[in-house]
Amino acid sequence: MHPDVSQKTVGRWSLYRRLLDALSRTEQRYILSSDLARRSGVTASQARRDLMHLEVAGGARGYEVQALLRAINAQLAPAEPQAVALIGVGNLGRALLSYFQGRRPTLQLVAAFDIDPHKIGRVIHGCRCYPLDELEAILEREAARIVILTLPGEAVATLGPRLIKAGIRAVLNFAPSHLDLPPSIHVEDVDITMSLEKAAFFAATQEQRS
Amino acid sequence: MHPDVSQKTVGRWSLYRRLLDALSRTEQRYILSSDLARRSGVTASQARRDLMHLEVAGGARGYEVQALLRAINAQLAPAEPQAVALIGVGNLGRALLSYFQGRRPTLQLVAAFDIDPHKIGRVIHGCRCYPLDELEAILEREAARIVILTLPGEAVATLGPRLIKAGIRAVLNFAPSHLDLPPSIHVEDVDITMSLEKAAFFAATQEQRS
DNA sequence: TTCTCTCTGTGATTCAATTCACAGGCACTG
DNA sequence: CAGTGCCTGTGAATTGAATCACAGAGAGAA
Repeated sequence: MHPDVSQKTVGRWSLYRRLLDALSRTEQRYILSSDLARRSGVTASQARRDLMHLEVAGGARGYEVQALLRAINAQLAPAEPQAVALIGVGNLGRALLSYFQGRRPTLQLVAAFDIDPHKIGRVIHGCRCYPLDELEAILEREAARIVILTLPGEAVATLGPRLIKAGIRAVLNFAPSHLDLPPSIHVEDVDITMSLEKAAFFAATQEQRS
Repeated sequence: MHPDVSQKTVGRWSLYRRLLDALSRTEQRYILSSDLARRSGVTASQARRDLMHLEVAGGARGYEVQALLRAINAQLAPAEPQAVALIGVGNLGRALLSYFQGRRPTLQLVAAFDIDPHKIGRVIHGCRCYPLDELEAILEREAARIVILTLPGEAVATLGPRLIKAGIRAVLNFAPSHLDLPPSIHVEDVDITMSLEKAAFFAATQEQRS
């Protein structure tokens, strides 16, 4: 695998994949970098740079949709499905369980965790809810290396060491708290309060910058 | 207001604000840039650069917590509250309504929109649901300049022109589709599928990069 | 086949963001 | 009051990402 793809490029692969997925169900056999770019909201040369890292070559008609899709999937979707667990079955957690169920077949939500005894044992959007105490045991059993955190900010602080011990490799963190994990664990922060505040700031500012 | 604050700096102000908010309810009067930085997951010099744009000066004991908090609030929280509307009352939309209700008093969720007749008229987490047809009229009436989009990807495409006509200034877009809006409208994309795929990619990659 | 046109692939360049590194200042000490 | 040590504020240097711009290649036309 290519050693030097930037995080941003990987993110855009995901954008392209979604688009190509839709295209692959149409007649269209080829797509130009300029097209792909416009429809993803990036520039053409940026799209070409991103595609450079894949092993597909474009021709004078552009890129072959199927080939491109296969190449991106080869990067983003590993051969065997990856197990994902979710910690914190609140409103947001439940919404994400429903959102992700079946969306990406190579990413399977195998377990949810909470401390609320009322939730434990229930099956929520196809995913069983376990007590947080059993986190390590069940992550181990299900071979889950990715977790989604949807708990209140304070609750996250104590979780770091447990995630390390459980052998977690990547975290998708919706909690508004900084997680201090070694750099070998990838942390993807999704801070929706921050995003809304940014939007509000730029809405209030007269002189908009792009 | 300072003309040249980068988008990323604004985002980090939001992080700092959250932290200072918590600190302001403790004994601690001062905070060092290195502390603030470590607890927000950034470097000390970056934190100092971000604070430079505010009008507060730090001393040998660091920055005064209250003063700093006031300065950041002055930037992020305008004098009069801003009205926010949400379009798409699915699982995710409902979760966000509940998430944001009362969290930031200067950002008030004043209306939700959907096409499902069953939802229209209902009050969800304190927010009334209107038919999407009435979007422009109600945004006008409520003077909402910020919208949160939580609809399925395809549904977003047609929405662009309507948002422009309605005088929207900023969009928080959870839909996995590129919104083509003029640069005078700030678009903040939150693409959770992409985030999960990025996490999965880096989880699967042996040679982790930071 | 040859000519032309358009598109890709990619060095070189520009632009933005982060980090370095240190001068200057405040707080505490004796 | 001088001395010491740590902290901020910020030019300068560095790193990283996006853009430019053009050589080279394939497609279609005649």
